[in-house]
Amino acid sequence: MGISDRRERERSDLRKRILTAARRIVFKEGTAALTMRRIAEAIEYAPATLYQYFENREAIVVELCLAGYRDLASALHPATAIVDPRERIEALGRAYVRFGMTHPETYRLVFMEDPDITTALYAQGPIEGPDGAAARTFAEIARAFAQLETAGLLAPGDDSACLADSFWAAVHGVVSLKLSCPHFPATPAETLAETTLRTFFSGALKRA
Amino acid sequence: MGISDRRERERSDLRKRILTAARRIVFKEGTAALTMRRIAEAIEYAPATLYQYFENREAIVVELCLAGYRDLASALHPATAIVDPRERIEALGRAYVRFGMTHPETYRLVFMEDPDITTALYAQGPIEGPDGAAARTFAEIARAFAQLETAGLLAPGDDSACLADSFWAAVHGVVSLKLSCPHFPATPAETLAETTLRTFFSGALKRA
DNA sequence: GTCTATAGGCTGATAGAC
DNA sequence: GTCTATCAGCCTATAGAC
Repeated sequence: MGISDRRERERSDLRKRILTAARRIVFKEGTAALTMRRIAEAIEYAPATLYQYFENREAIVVELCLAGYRDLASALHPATAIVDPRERIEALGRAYVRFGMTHPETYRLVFMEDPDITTALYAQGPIEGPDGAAARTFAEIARAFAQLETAGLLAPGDDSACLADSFWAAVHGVVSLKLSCPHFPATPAETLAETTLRTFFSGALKRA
Repeated sequence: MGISDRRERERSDLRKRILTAARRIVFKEGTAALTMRRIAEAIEYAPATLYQYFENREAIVVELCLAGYRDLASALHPATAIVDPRERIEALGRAYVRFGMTHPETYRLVFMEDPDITTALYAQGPIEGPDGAAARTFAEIARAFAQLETAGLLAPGDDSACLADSFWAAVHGVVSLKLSCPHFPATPAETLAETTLRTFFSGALKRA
């Protein structure tokens, strides 16, 4: 505890304020509205100051992206406690869709923006690492399907990893379609999600 | 090279040439790269000239969007000839995913951009009208599901319109996830699509 | 560390000459 | 109809004063 500690504390304090301001802008107006000037204005500093804390705009975007993953992971977390794997998967799916619909701009940033962002994140490492929030989230879905497989409940010939990816694609489809083409599928997001969950496990056709 | 050279060449239907140039830019570099200057440069006219043919940039984007819908409709068209409704749906799904994966920027423009674009299209009318290419395409999917329903093949309690929307969301999910997060789901797009089709009709679980 | 000032770029759109 | 020239605005990023 000393002067240098305090200095560091204050320093990381401003860093956090920058990120908080950036988050708020993205949350309300989307990533396109995120400019260095806007952030600076929000925290009442000169734009040049931001460059003391972040190398450039992209570094801030990447940080926000990671935060978005963490938020998503938090939103899904309660569902991970469910014991029955199928019920767990359904709860994860519902939570996923709910998160996307209630945090549209965050969802856009993380999953619907330029692939370059995802690539940059990838290069950075932690997202893939064992502690990456994103990795943990998807691992959770994969784990549930693997459990179904272990229990011998999957249809013959189905690979649990492939099913998990397909499931993710399906719920992502519900969210992203509704976010980009809000009035297009007449069916509301929740109904869409429920139908997706049901057909995923039971199929759309009558049992033979 | 340049304006004076152009004068020697024939000029007819400049409007079409503008759109063609714009299409090419979007196709190769995405909608963000579409600027009035770039288009003007491509057709070797001054930027100001474009405003004689289009009110503003958005008018061009809307036009490109409509063209994208038409392209998609063409890509799906062969599948509409298939008699068996379930097979038709599967073929439509495969063609849809293939179109998205082979025309990523067109797909992005039409289905993953700002909702405002879709809204603008909506306001314009023809997309919804009985002759709109988009409307026809989705009507095709809905028709196939309605046929399944009429034939009494749907699981009890399922609504064909809702299933059609859900199916669309699922294939859209495959395309959009792969376009935005290319390395994320390890499963390749085609496998993802096949799994989606299979689970959609049969469910992921073993038959009881 | 924070500022002012600015370089150097891009954008959509328009006025007015020809 | 097409041009040139330009407005008015935005952006990222940096140099250098304090």
